[in-house]
Amino acid sequence: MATRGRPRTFDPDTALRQALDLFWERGYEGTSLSDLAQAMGIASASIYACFGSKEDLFRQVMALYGTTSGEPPRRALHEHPTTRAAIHAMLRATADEITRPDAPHYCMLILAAPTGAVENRAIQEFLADLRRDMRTAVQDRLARGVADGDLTAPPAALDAIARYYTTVVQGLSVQARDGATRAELEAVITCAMAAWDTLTSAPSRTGA
Amino acid sequence: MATRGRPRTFDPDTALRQALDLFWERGYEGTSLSDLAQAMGIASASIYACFGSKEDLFRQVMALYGTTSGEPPRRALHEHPTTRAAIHAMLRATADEITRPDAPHYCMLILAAPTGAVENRAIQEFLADLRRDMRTAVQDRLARGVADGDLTAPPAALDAIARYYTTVVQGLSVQARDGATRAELEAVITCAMAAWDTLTSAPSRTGA
DNA sequence: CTGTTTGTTTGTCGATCGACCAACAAACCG
DNA sequence: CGGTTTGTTGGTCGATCGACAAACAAACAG
Repeated sequence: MATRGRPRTFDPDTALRQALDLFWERGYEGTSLSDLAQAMGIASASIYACFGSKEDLFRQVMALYGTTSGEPPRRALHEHPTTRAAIHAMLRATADEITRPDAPHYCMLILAAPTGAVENRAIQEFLADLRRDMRTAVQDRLARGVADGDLTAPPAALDAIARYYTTVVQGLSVQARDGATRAELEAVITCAMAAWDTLTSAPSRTGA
Repeated sequence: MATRGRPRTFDPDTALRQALDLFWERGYEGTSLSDLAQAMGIASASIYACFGSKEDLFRQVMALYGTTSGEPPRRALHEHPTTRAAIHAMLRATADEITRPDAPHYCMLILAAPTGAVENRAIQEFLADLRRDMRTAVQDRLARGVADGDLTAPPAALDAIARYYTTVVQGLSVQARDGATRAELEAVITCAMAAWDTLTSAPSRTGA
């Protein structure tokens, strides 16, 4: 069962990358199928044949986005020995990604479809789920820090701290979208990390 | 030059409020003129006669939004005696607004049109300008704190601190959008304020 | 009353939306 | 070679988009 029938004239990976670029620039609702077909260099019917519907295509695009742009922040979170360094590096990796000169200056996950028409609600919640996963990843890293012994904080505070740094990441995306430079984001990150010692030393009345 | 011609059968303020509710729920691109006409209880032609185009209507909606939902955070920023209390109160007022049970759980200014189709770029930049005004307002409040003598920080640090707390506000909106409760936002705010003493006491290497 | 002014209703405009079908094209199987 | 399978092209579908024009309705001026 090798290759049967007419072979594809386009590379699905390349086409997916081109779809990613367009969705990234215009968001989910702002990108039409004819725009996509033109950018991908194929007819819209080929999109349906290869990727399914517009919604299916977008989900595949987001998977690609996660393994490319999403990777540096995720890796930063995992690869640094101390929790503090991991969080700091994640913020900086995020800032790097959202100020790259060759791509829109924001995180797709956060701004591609935060609101929209009722018929696109499934996509909005799909992205919301991925964002909640972001927070879970941060929270897991904090828990690992407690296990490693380099972080001491009450379990209730871990929730708050994880949500706090996730909030900063999401705010950074809006800042970059509005024209903040890499250096300006760095200054924000420095401010955000200024809370670290207080959050991880005091008995911390950050409950909820 | 009293009332000439046929009088209006609807109240423009009420209609604008209804348009606000719909734009708030679905964003700019996700809201169609027929949706608006139905929600406002008038024909689409009456929208054009009274408010101009969809874009004009949205700008008027945002003006109303600014004087209603935008007012509590703005007032908090101005009315508290110390800078620290003002920033803290602004964050809490924001959290109050974006978790009200009778409205969508996010700030329209931030999430109604962060990205979108090319033909709507003017609206996206219109909102971006308003968001930059947010940061300017925070920065002005910090400058006032320096003048009042309750805040000591190098001028360069003021930029960073203002952008930092603006970033937190914008991140809070994404958190609320994704289901965070008022209490969870409060915990985030507590974390964000934990940086305050460090930011406003140390010589502060937050340059850029 | 008539004429003017203003607002509303109805209908429609060309364009575009996402989705898909039928016809055609190019590979492999035997 | 013919038959099968798969992909692509061009066309089309009903629905809807934002925007407006024409016709009708209700107030005032005189």
